[in-house]
Amino acid sequence: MKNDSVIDDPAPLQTSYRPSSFVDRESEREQINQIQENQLRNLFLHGPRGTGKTHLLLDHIEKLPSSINTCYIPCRRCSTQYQALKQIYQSVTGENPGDGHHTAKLQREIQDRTTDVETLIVLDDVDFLLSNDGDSLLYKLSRTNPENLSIVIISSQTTDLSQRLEERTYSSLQPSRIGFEPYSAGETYQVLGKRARDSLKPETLHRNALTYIASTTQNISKGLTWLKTSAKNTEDRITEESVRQTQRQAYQDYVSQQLRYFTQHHRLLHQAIEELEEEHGTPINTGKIYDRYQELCKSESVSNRRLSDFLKDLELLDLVEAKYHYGGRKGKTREIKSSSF
DNA sequence: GGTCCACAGGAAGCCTTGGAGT
DNA sequence: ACTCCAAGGCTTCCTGTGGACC
Repeated sequence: MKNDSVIDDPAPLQTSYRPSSFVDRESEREQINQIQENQLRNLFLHGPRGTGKTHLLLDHIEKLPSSINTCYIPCRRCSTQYQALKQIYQSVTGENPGDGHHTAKLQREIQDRTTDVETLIVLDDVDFLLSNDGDSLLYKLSRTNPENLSIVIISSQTTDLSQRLEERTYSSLQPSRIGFEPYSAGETYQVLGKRARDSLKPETLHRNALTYIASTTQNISKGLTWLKTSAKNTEDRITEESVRQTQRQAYQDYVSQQLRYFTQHHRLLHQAIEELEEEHGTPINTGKIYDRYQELCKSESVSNRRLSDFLKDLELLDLVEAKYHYGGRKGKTREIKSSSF
């Protein structure tokens, strides 16, 4: 790898970096403010990955008065009821409860500690929680100190929450819904351009390079990763040609970043899919993928049943696309195709 | 009409972990 | 130190699926 000579400040190219202003998200920001001002408790934000849902909400939280207690739960890391409750408990009390307690005990503690304090709980990437026992947790939270506790649910997979939750849970939550439209290529260009100006040295990025990235992906996280990978591999000027050359490596960087909190089995599973696609093209059936995973894993492999759940995780991360067949000539299977830039 | 395909995904149970009670 | 209990990770078992083919 070459040195970072075109990068002046690496921070603005990080996906976690929050810029001072947002491109074309004023109406969503306004909606969030209005809902909170009108004392409506719960909120459901949905839209594709990389459209700024999390960033906008974290920005909103930062501006809330310090009297309001906020708990941010990244559900891809806290995907079980216990893990999510543990995180909430930690935010509310400042203490780590450890493991081995009953969920009911943690719940009671949380209820006691939030009785007199306005509290906002954010469940980001809620689909990971819902694929476990999330419904039950949401139901319990929705009945915990309803006067003081608000819940914000963020999803990039679910557009209609009422279809994913039990009726009693949805009716208890009654969330106000805000949809985030995907960015256009022009808006993506603006967002990435601003980050590049804040990060790169002057005149080190060619306009065509940015146009190429923005026309290929409208997912801001992917675009930023691509820009960063290109910058790291360029000595003087990022051009369309250099961006094209780093496309593959940038995607690998993006995958590693997305899978960093998951198991080695998730990574091997993804590797198996990529290898099979390269050898045989797309789509690939799950049976072939499981066989290749076994070969890659050699020992200590998990069962196909477990792997089926891990494949679902890759779907939730938008790293693969799956077409479901519930019978028919192909049998009951999923046809898998990996997504890319 | 019966059989086959190629798993999906639910249910039950096992094992490990860690806190609480005795 | 020992036992009990709950949660989560995981495996095993099993049923269901619907169009193609005989």
